[in-house]
Amino acid sequence: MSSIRTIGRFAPPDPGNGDGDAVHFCSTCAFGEVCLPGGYDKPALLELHCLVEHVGPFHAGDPVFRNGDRFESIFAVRAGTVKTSLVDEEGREQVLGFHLPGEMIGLNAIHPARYPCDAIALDTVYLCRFSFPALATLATRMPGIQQQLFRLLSADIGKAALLAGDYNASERMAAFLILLADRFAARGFSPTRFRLSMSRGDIANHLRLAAETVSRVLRRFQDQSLIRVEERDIELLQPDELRQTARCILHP
Amino acid sequence: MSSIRTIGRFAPPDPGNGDGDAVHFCSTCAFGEVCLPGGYDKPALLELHCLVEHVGPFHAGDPVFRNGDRFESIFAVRAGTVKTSLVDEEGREQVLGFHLPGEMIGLNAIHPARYPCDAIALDTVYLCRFSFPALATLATRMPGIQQQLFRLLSADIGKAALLAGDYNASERMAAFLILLADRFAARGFSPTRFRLSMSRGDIANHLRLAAETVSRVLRRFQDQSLIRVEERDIELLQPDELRQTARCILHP
DNA sequence: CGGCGGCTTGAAGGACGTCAAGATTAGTGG
DNA sequence: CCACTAATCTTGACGTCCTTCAAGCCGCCG
Repeated sequence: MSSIRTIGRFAPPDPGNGDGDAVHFCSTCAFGEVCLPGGYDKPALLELHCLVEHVGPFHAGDPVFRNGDRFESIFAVRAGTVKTSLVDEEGREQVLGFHLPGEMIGLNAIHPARYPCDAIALDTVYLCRFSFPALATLATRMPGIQQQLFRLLSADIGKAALLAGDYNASERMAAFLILLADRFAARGFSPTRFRLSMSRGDIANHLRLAAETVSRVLRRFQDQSLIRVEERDIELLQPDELRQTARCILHP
Repeated sequence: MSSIRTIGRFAPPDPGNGDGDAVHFCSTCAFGEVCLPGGYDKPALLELHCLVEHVGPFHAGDPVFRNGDRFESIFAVRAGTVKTSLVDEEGREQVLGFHLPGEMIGLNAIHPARYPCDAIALDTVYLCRFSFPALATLATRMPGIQQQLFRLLSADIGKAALLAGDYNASERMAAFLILLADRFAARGFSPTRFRLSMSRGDIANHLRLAAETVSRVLRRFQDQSLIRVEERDIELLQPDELRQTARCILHP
């Protein structure tokens, strides 16, 4: 049996200087539609590009922002994975979500004017930082940017509710894998082979399960030849079957 | 023992013609800050008021919009309660939330451009209807409206996640009651005595519990003198104690 | 090498769901 | 005003899925 350890890892080209690959990253980004030339006049586009600041690298465990920090910016993930979570007064963590390249974080901070959660890098992370006041001002002049902001905000509503239903462990786990696969696919990565950048504990927490249950479900899926697991590398052998298991979570 | 059946019912003044009470309703509305004169020049305010359309009454069971309907407007509840829910392919309902006077519905429809859920009146409901294209256009000229839209959208993100954690039935129920009380208080209603406009089944569904469990928890709360229940009328006898029970849901 | 965190596996216990029956209310029409 | 039915709610008994607890394994890093 061949190992799958050497596949499925998307080794991100170092986006440190962020020049040569700017277009590549923007094309997979939630803001790509407005960042990339698409009907906008050059001066307006320049303004947008001016207020984008490339930040990083963050390393595993580094905070991007902390619960309670004053809100100033929203971020787009350029490379790596960011975990958002809350820690209650008793110190128990609650994982709200994982954010892949092209996805935004910080949108839920506009209203309280403070970040309402922690954002922690799970691996090596590069971000685009958008000053929100500047973005909002620009949005009054560029309807396309306003539209995109409305869309991004609207799309985030209820995203967390997907996993909130009273589903069993298999349905949750299947939905988690399929949602990940779809998000990878949307960004041009392989939807059938990928590497989980988060620990079993984080997955379990996010799905409101015990880490032991995650282990057991993954093993059951593997015994049913639905997936192949090797450490954090995942291969979806029968994605349609998984999708079927998760349909009650995914379809509504 | 005296009955509490005659108290706590907020009989809404008929807002049918919506003229004399306009200011009263707007002052409790999520859009009140921008609808009511507050630093805006008169012409701009007139434009906003022009695109607001008063609709209703809806009666219990009437749909405001249906899952899949083309998105055109967002709504503010003026009176009554609206339930938003999803029905999956097997016909099982999933209650997403309840919307009280002053709260908005339809914000999660901007992105898909279709309403992603059903909105059903639970009692006699009056709404303010805002054409979203018109509102977005106006927002490019009135930064205050844009800001308020951003805030409303942002505030809705993760609102559903509150009840998504792995909390037990008592914590969920306590949080539900306290959140309701706080929302009533914010609109000027009594936070300790109110009437549940939704059925036990809807509450249970929303909290991901069985209806029987809701009954049992309410009875336990009553036996502990935390609340007094008579049918759908609720009196919070020890709100602080309830808040304590729900703190892990409310506080983070 | 040894310690440590992450992961897996097994066994026991509990919280909630399901099923079933009865109670209470609301709605309807005579 | 009063039957009558349907719907909602309550209460009890039992079963189940998942958590908890415990132990062992593996890979990583000092």
